[in-house]
Amino acid sequence: MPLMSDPIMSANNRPSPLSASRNRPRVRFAPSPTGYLHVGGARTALFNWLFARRENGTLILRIEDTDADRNRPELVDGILESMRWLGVNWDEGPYFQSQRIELYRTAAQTLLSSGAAYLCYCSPEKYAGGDAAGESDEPEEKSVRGVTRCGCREGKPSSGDYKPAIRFRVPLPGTTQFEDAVFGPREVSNDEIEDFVLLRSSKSDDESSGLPTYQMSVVVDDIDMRITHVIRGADHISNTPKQVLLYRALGVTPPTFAHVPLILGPDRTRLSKRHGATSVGSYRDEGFLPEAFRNFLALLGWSPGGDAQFLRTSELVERFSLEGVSRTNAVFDRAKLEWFNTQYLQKLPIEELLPHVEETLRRHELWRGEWASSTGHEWFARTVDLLRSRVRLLPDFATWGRAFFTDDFSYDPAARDKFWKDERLGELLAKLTDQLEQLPDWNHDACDHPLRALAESAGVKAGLLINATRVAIVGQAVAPPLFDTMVVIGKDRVVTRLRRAIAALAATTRT
RNA sequence: GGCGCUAUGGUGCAACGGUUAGCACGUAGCCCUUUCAAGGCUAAAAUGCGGGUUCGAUUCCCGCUAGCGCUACCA
Repeated sequence: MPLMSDPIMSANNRPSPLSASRNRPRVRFAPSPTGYLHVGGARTALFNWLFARRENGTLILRIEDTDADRNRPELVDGILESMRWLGVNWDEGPYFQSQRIELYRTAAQTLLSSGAAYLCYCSPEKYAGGDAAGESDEPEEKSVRGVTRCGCREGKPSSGDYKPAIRFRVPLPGTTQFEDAVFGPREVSNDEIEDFVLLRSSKSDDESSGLPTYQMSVVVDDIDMRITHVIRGADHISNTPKQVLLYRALGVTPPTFAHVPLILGPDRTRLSKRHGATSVGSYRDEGFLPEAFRNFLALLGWSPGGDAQFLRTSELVERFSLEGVSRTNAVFDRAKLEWFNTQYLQKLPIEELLPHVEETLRRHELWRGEWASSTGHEWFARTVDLLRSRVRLLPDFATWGRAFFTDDFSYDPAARDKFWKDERLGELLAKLTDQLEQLPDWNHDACDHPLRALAESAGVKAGLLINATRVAIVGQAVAPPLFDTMVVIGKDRVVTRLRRAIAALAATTRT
């Protein structure tokens, strides 16, 4: 891995003489550990991943941790974990920019010697305030465009107690252009681009002294890592000309840029905490299936062209292309995400769904090892299959579906109130229980017939008994069709539960 | 303030000069029905505004408006 190679040298080696790597794109995802992985970042990661897989390329993971103040190293693991959950696996890295500082300093020195950059002695406050350079005797130049240039650019440094910053000398006059794979050709006049900082200044004791800024570290790293396509959020599009200038100053042809639109909250402002859950981890915790989340995310700002939208990951990979990326910001629609989840819950081959359910049950301490055995597995699969169309989120298997996996459940008061009203119920259920107990066979119809016959002879609607029995054996008003439920739960347990319910029923009618 | 980007139903997308403007989510209703889902059917709902170009504009151009982004020694 060409980790610490000289950026200039590796740049000059392009295009690679190795034919094997000639048409293999190299892309990267470069989060900064200032928070969890949010859905915007996840979508960017996903697009990079889809592109890399589709084009048979390489995805590199790079941690952009050059901001000493906001950087929180303990967050890195969470980001990696979220990416793994999402199924976005990377081929190289993670690299940490904080461990590559020398590379940026070297590049900055190169730019300094070539005259492409200069030392700036202005304090950040003065520069920003338009009072650039020196003790106010240096005239700042604030152009009509609102771009500040200080005297340092012309080699009129004033000394101070600052270690100078290194600024890029934007070539004037001139224009900078680049081609964006999504937004098309872009061009900006250089006099609109300020002389941005490459390496930070500092007071003598400042930790951030000599640390690179974003513009510097991305470009140097993207060159060093031989990135061919920069796929990132559209919030970076305005900064791209600066980076293009840097590439040129470093003697390197810029990569292809592809800016993808932003993800907004329902109020059309940038998605943030106040919109509720924005971290990938929170969706995992809520019980979304990663593939459903991926499918949903992929369609935010990208379309395969036609009306298709239920696309499994392999299909996303097959169809992904930068051409399909939209230019308009997209609103994150949770309702649609939930719909995708229910779709996957229902349509996934059962064997793919089972591991997720197993994990959920383990987390709720409902998992039993016997379900891993071949006979137990068959029952488990059947039960999950029965429940799946009614489940919205994974934890529903353990909460709403609890009675299917353990005898330790209670009656939902609302269900009881609704379906245990008739006074004859105790008597009827007792009869039913006796009949069920006598059944030689235990299957859907064997359960169905005696119940309906009993209802008819008692002159009540079958629904009355059906609903009451459902509450008796699963404690809920909402459950799969009764006779399927009875089959899955098994004769002995059904009988036991019915007897328990009859007792409960008697207790309630007494009071 | 400056610079830029964007603009199809409430939401995500399709239609890349000619369609009754399509699909999906959501919403409403109906069907199915044993609760709740699922499923099926139906309905309401969109080309921001104003100018051009063209035989013909959702589509191309200009202006306006709105939203968003950038304008940091944050990324």
